[in-house]
Amino acid sequence: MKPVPSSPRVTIRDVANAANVHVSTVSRALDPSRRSLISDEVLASVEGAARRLGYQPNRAASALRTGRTRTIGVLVPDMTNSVFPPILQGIEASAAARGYFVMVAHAAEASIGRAVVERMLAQRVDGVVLANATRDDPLIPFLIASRLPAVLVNRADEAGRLSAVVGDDRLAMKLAVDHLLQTGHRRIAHLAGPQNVPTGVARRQGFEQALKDAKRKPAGIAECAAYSREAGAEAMRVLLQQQQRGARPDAVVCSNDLVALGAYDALRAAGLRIPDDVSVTGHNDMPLVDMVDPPLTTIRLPHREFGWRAAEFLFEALGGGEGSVSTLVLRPELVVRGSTRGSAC
Amino acid sequence: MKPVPSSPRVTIRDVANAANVHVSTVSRALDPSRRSLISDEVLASVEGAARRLGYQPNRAASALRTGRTRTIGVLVPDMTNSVFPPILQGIEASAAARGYFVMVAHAAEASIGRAVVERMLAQRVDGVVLANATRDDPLIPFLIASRLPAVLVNRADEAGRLSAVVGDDRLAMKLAVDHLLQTGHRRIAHLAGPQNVPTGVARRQGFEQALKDAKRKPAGIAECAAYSREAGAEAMRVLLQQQQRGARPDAVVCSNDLVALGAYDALRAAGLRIPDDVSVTGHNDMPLVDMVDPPLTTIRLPHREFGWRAAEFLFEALGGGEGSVSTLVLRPELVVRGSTRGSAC
DNA sequence: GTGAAAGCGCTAACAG
DNA sequence: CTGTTAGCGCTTTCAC
Repeated sequence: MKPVPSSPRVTIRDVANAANVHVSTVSRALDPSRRSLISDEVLASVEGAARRLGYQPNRAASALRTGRTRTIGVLVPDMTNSVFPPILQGIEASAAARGYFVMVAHAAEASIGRAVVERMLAQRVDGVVLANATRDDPLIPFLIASRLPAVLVNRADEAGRLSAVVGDDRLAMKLAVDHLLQTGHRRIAHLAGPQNVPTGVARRQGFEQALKDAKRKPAGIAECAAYSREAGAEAMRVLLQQQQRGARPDAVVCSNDLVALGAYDALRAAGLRIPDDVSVTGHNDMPLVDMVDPPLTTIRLPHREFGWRAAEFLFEALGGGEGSVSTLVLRPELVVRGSTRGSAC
Repeated sequence: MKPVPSSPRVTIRDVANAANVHVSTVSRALDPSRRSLISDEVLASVEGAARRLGYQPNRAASALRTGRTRTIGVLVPDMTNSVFPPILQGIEASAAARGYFVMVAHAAEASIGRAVVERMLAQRVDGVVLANATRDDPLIPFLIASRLPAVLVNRADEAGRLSAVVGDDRLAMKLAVDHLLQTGHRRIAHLAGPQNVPTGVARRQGFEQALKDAKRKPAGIAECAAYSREAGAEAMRVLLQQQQRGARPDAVVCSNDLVALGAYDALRAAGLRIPDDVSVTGHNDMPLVDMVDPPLTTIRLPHREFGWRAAEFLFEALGGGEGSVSTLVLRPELVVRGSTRGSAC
């Protein structure tokens, strides 16, 4: 009958006994929002007793009673992708400031994501931040149906069903393209990200629009199978093969830093120099891309801010706020380094 | 009296009604370790009802009853330091496989760590993994006193009070030093990590021992204020200043990749070439150090394995295992690249 | 301003 | 094998 106590912890009842009051009084005294109902003397004695005994309210009990665990879930596809750690940091900072905890789970594939969300539902997280939504992610209707408050980060929901925090992909591409045009590049190609993720599509469209604005045509577009170095190298090879002799691009705008570094590999293998023969730009400004050879010109985004803004959206929703569904678009910044010709001079 | 249900969820009682059995029967049927006590017919009907209703056991209730939340905490100093994401990934993979969740919290300073652990205690995590212990970390006695199962990762407890998973820092330094000696380096210096963290001390000792084994003396040792690029650059400058004219080191073994990259900066600023004038080695094999100029010779560690081994230690302890306190030392591997002379040829 | 009492959803002893 | 029963520690009506 008696459950094994994980350790003999002090409960609200112990505090009540020590302070010679009823447990409900202790409960009130220790809740900032109801503290005012308590007389000063009683308040002081309860607080004293609590401190003296080292009382820590049992959140599991409070969760059972109130239905809120003060915990939010975060789904990331891959922590070793360097955009996610700062996002997580931002989310966690925001959560910690409110006394919430963050449960992180990896969900590389959508199929796993479903199972993870189900476990999170069982764990009764108060909400989730999804950092890995694909286009038309089946997780989104599932989250909505289960009425679990959710916010997307880094990838928007095109159908506008959930709030999201994202970078301005079109502007990012325009910054890159305009920089290349201004530095005399004329044959600009694009290594697009996977077209099943929103950023892959948006950046590609941004690239095409930026060239159209300048009344030019792309010198080629190749789609990467993933946001990875290998996929970038492969796509670059495809592009080089398509554009034999003379028609070779003099610049390639990459959808992502890893893709750009893959392009480095393929260009080198083809005997081409960067930026003398071909300029390259990336996207994300990952750590150390300023130390590669040549230092990568890229787009910087405030990833940490992505995280805490997303968490703020979520907490707004948790606070019962109407919190209309909204997408926050954060501004990218071009960081010019040595991988684009005409800029190092 | 009635708590607001976060949403009108289906409880074990609903399943019991649907299957025409008692709740305790449902509880048993749904627990793998007690399923065997149930007849096949009843089992089938309970499982059918549970599936049909979309039943998810409320972990908060189970946590209150059993005292176990199926949740472990992880404290990291800084997720943007690239050693931690793979460690977290390893921990999370191990936890997920057991149906546990991972709460991540950042605790850059020990003072914050204390507060975080107190919140985790309130949240009733079943155990914690500390990825940020300093030497004589006050958190360690605190964890022991609070009887919260804990395991260290990446940094050992020199007093041997808690289990830990670490790399073999002495061997790592020996691999680096021996490689340099074999490739003809004679004046080998060390940029040591901060001496208040265990790895800083161990790597420094390993460096000194490796040279002693070869009957040589260090060409200089400078301590970095932190494991950062700036601190590495600063320490390198100090080293260069100490060893003016002729006595300059021909190789510098760095306690960490970031420190090594800082050394790159300072060496370049001093007009020295890598590796022609000075060879440099790092430690950790961070992403992209193979792409910097020149590619960094460094020590690779199985960080993901650090994580899941640490988690395994923790789950062993949670399983009530005697789990004697033990330190698992994982083997480092030298990765030779272009930053060490004589190796590229 | 404080106490009494009920119950969140689950598990575990005990009885049959 | 299954049902009964008693709480885990907290919050929240309802009284006074």
